[in-house]
Amino acid sequence: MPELPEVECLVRHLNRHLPAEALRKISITSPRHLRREEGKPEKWGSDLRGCRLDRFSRRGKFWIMFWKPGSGRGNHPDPQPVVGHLGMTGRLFFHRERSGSPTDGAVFKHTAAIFDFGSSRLVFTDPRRFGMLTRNADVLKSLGPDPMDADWCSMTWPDRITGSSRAIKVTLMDQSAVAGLGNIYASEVLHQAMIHPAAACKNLTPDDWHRLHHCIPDVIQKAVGIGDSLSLDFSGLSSVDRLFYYGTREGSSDDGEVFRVYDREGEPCPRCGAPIQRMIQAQRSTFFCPACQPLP
DNA sequence: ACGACTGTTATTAC
DNA sequence: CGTAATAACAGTCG
Ligand SMILES: [Zn+2]
Repeated sequence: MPELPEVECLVRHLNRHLPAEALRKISITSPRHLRREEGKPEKWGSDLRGCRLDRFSRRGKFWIMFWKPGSGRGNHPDPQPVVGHLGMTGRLFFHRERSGSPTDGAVFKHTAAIFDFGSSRLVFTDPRRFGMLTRNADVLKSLGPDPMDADWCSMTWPDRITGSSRAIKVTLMDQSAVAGLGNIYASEVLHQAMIHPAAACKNLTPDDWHRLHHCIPDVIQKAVGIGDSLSLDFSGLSSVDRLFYYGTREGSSDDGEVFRVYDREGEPCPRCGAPIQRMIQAQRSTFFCPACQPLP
């Protein structure tokens, strides 16, 4: 589940393990992931070879790499961005060769791209192939405000959102409305804000919008804090996956983190005890408490 | 074995 | 324009 919190924790982790070496080679093993790219895949190698990976950043669910030219004073004086998205099942991790270790010379399944630094590789795997990779940073332009940005506080809900006939849960998952919320955290936010997921946006009160504005970063930042405190497996290779689904029961028993409503159909609401209900909205499961999330 | 279900989002149709 | 359905995939689980 790469929603905003997982991507944020991933980016923080990767920034702690940046390779000092320059890029030797890029292998684009899934051309499909470049479907939002304009240039040819071959150009990636010529433009980025010899560059150093300066840092990772994030916007919504997108992660962004910045590449600095190597000593050779290349054609690109400014850091070049490479933007990626993990889709549903994408993973991104550094793999270091260690002779004698079980993963020495490992070949990974479902790779989308591999960045080779010599003594380590940055591996992007994605079985379902919903993810993407591009040097076209314009893909970020359609994103709405990010709940972890400093300017979130000054954001006001635009008329096209407050006047919309869509259900609020569907709108919260619209990346042009809010960048970073996905199917899990949309349900979690609405439970905390005590708003029915099927409520039409245009029927929400100013106080509803105010609570949403407050609850979205609250839920997100708590999740980031928890994810950052765990020792996570970013590769998804171990049996217990500690990044994706770090909020569910597995791996949470001793960490105290659990989603309050997501995937909890029939269980008592942690706030009022009523059974959590499941419904389908926009072909996705929604979980909510019918007692403390009333329709307006 | 089979069908339900899964963390997303372009694209298409109205 | 805004809204909704669908397709693009491969895996897991009961
Ligand atoms: Zn409740």
